[in-house]
Amino acid sequence: RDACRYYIGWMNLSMRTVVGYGKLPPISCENCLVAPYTICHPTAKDAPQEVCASRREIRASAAGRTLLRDGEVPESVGILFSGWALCYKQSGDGRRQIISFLIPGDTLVLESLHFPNLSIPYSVKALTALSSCIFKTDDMVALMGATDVQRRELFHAQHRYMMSLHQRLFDLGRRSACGRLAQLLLDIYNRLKERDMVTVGNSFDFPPKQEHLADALGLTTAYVNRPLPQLRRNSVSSL
Amino acid sequence: RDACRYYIGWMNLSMRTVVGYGKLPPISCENCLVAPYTICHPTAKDAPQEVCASRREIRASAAGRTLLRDGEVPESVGILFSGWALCYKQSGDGRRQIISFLIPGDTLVLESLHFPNLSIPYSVKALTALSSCIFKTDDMVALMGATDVQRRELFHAQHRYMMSLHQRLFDLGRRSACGRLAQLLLDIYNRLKERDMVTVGNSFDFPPKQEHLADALGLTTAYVNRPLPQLRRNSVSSL
DNA sequence: CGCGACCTTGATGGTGGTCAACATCCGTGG
DNA sequence: CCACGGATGTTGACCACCATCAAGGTCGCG
Repeated sequence: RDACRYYIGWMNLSMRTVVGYGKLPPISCENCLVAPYTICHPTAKDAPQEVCASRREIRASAAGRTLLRDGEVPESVGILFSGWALCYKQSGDGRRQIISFLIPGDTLVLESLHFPNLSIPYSVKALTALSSCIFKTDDMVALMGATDVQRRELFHAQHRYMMSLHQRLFDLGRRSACGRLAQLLLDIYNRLKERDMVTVGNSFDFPPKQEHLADALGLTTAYVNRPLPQLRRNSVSSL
Repeated sequence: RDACRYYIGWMNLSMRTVVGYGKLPPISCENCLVAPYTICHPTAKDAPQEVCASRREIRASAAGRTLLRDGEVPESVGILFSGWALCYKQSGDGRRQIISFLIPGDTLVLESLHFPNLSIPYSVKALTALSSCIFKTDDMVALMGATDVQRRELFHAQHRYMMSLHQRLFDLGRRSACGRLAQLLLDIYNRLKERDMVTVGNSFDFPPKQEHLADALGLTTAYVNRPLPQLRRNSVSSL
């Protein structure tokens, strides 16, 4: 039962599919454990009832379901409560590039808050079973503009996303397989850590399959394994 | 004198450094040939004097000069009038990834209009001698918000940039050297064409060196040459 | 027990990296 | 006008990294 478990440096990722994925959020945002890590945490803290009030739906999606298709104009915004999702682009012949992994607390889709009526540049699909709180885009935009702290929070979130996009461009262009893998794992680790989803021993659930890692890193499934032993042993220089 | 001239498919790029780079824009936006292709073209068309009025400076920069450094907060916005610039990220050990090439009419830097007080995620440097119209960021933001068409134009420009970033992510991760090269050249061709910078015979000036192409495509200088003959011959399938 | 999903590992080959030699172009200065 | 030197483009030889294919292993599940 300890297989499918990686010890990479000091990280300890469990690749089991955990039963908890997809469990539903509470009715009230007041007690929501994820709320402090979402885009609307300032409002959720000061006036949680406002957030709940504009929520339209609590939606559960099965693993593998496509939530948004490249080029569509999303008509609603979701806040991921439980489970993972992934953003990707796919070409006609099946090649897929994963842009980013979304974890609980992330917004689905951040772009639509800035470009409410424009198409999104990637598809979104549920990696595991997941649940999310759904808002009408306009309502969420209004919520975001209501207070100064909230507006600033949105800006910073969008800015962080921009930074990470440019970083990923650098990684894909100028890093070896090993470096890209380390970078991706570290990034996910940090984001999970921020959200209290890393338990003692630096261990955390990690639902992506090697197939997903490969598509995120611009590699092939089989090759993802090669750099792993090296990473497992110790920290590596010149990634 | 026809060397340093590529015929790639139907494209005809001249890699000479052209003397015209860096020539200064007119004092009045009314007669500016580039204005129709800039971010502020709606205002420049309806009320050109407003644009000129808020311009602070006409600035010329020598080739190779660094205009903005990764992580800085830009205090002004420029509209590129003549010459090329490039946006890139660089790591401590010298590896460089070019994010995008900026051509006349492009905004320098588009991000700062959306995140006026936040740092930019890349450095910007003059690829050729160049000249640009400089505005205080706040003034430009105000100009952008003045009319509906202008606001929409800004949104669409930012949206286009987002789309192209995601596209480049896919290209770097999932395309061969040949495909990436073709994609980049086509992209530049289209942008130049839009701006009337392609003359008869599909020929245009192309100041980037192979070094720049390599850094943009995630390749090495020497290897950029390999796919060229293949592209020259004809259009290629399965890029 | 058997099956399917996934991870692991080996063998082999191609794409692209690295290094070096050479060609070409262009500006500079004699 | 020519000689020289530096920057850049071109090409070859060789090798490393990663892709591809295939076989086998492990785990969870019915």
